[in-house]
Amino acid sequence: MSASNRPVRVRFAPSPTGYLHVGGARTAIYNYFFAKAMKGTFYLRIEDTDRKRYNEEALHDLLRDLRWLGLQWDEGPDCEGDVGPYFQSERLDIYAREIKKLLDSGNAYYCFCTEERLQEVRAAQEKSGAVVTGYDRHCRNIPREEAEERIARGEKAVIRFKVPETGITGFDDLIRGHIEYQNELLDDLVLIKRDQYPTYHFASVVDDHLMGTSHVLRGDEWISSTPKHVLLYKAFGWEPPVFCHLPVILAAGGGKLSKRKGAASVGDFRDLGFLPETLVNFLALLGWNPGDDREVMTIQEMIDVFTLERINPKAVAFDEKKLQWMNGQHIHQADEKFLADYMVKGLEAIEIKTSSFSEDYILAVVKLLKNRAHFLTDLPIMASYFFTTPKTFDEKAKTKNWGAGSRAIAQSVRKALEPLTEFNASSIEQAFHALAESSGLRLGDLVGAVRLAVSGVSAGPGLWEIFELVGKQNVLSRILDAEPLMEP
RNA sequence: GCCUCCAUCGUCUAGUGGCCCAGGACUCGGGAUUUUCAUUCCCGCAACAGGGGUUCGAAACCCCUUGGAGGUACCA
Repeated sequence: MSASNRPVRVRFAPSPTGYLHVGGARTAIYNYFFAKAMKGTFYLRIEDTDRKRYNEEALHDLLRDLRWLGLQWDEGPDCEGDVGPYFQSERLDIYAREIKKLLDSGNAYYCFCTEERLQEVRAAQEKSGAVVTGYDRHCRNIPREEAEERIARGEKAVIRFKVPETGITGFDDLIRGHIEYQNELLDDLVLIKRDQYPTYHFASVVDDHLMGTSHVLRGDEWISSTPKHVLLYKAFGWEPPVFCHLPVILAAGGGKLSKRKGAASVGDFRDLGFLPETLVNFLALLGWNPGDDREVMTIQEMIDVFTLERINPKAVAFDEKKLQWMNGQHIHQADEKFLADYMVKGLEAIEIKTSSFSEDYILAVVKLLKNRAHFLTDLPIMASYFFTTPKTFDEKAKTKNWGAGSRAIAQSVRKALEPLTEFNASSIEQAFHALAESSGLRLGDLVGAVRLAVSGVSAGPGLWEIFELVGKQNVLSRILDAEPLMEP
């Protein structure tokens, strides 16, 4: 059975060395979408073969962020499948067994070259302007017995792959087509490091085969090492998976996306108040489209129409403006109970108590606010006056709304509202209209001063709705208390 | 340096030889609605990198140039 018609098994294989950045997240998203679209398996493999850069906290954050995005793996850490372990550091015996096959078949050899010698070789190549660079194959022909004797005597060695010196190695990339490299330009890469850990190249090939990977979807920085991987599959006599290299995500102005240029990690965006649905939607659309004009989509809607063929080969820029717009769209559609919980947590964080308010009241506040929020973090900020009397008033709004004559207006509004027995949006609106008529003032002249008095700010939901929720007693007393601050 | 990949509005994209003097979305500008701010709705600005081919016909196919990205580690 060839790789392309095997059951779909794909993986996300991060290295726990730092935070999950958006590029990695998108790779995970495409793997997840493809697995779900094809009714296949999405597994998570931790590539922790670099002991120097290994970071326990990074691993923890990685799993948390992946789950937050909703990309739950079918197999991997915390949910072992049949082909584990899922941590490469726990598979050392497997790599030892597999490297022996390559040593036995003459496809790999021990190399005793020191770091210093390698540097000298590289420097000499640079100086002479040599076309063929890389390791000079100095140890390629040391007989196996001699090498093993030297190791027995305590010499340290790495194991390198014996790459063919001539010929062409090619592969078919699913979104770029056929790609070829001259073998003479490939050097004898290291398979097993001095510390006995495998390199990425060796471990990923062995694992992808042993763990049944059908398609490798990974960043396009791997394109140039793919021919070496193909050669490795061939040396083992294994069928390579289908390769699909994803374009990079660039910063808005071009160049690498980095913390310096703004938020770059999944955790950053979560803290900023983005919904996971937004991030997944936006990242998926960065380089992929559903084939029609839809943009704001649910994860399920995207999975339903997801195909690898619609991924673009072009590198893309990360436009945060559009992300923000999209977050607003997703907040409009978000579950109100979820938004309410987020809002309540945010309010409590700034010490505004909500426990004396009913769930219905809190939900009503959310309904009023959600269409004007671009970030989840906007919610508690905009909601404070529904739960507590404003302690400060927006300075700019004060000069604009509490100028000459405002106190009289506030008083007349208060008097117009006092007799209301039903205090709801429509009765309040009627009272305002009646007051406008009797006073000869426009509605716009009537609302500014009392809006500021009741909410502390000049912008927000419709005034009638605010008043209804805040309640008659609170509205009247807030206006009364603010009157001395207004000009007569 | 060498190898590889990429190239449509500022940004994300549609486009698989005639439906394209190029469509959608974000941004930006204007307008409508309105009790404020948003939302929403209309209208508008704005692109096939350049040069050669192929073809009756090219944004689409080929070549070159230019520009961008990646690789060239005992990191992934």
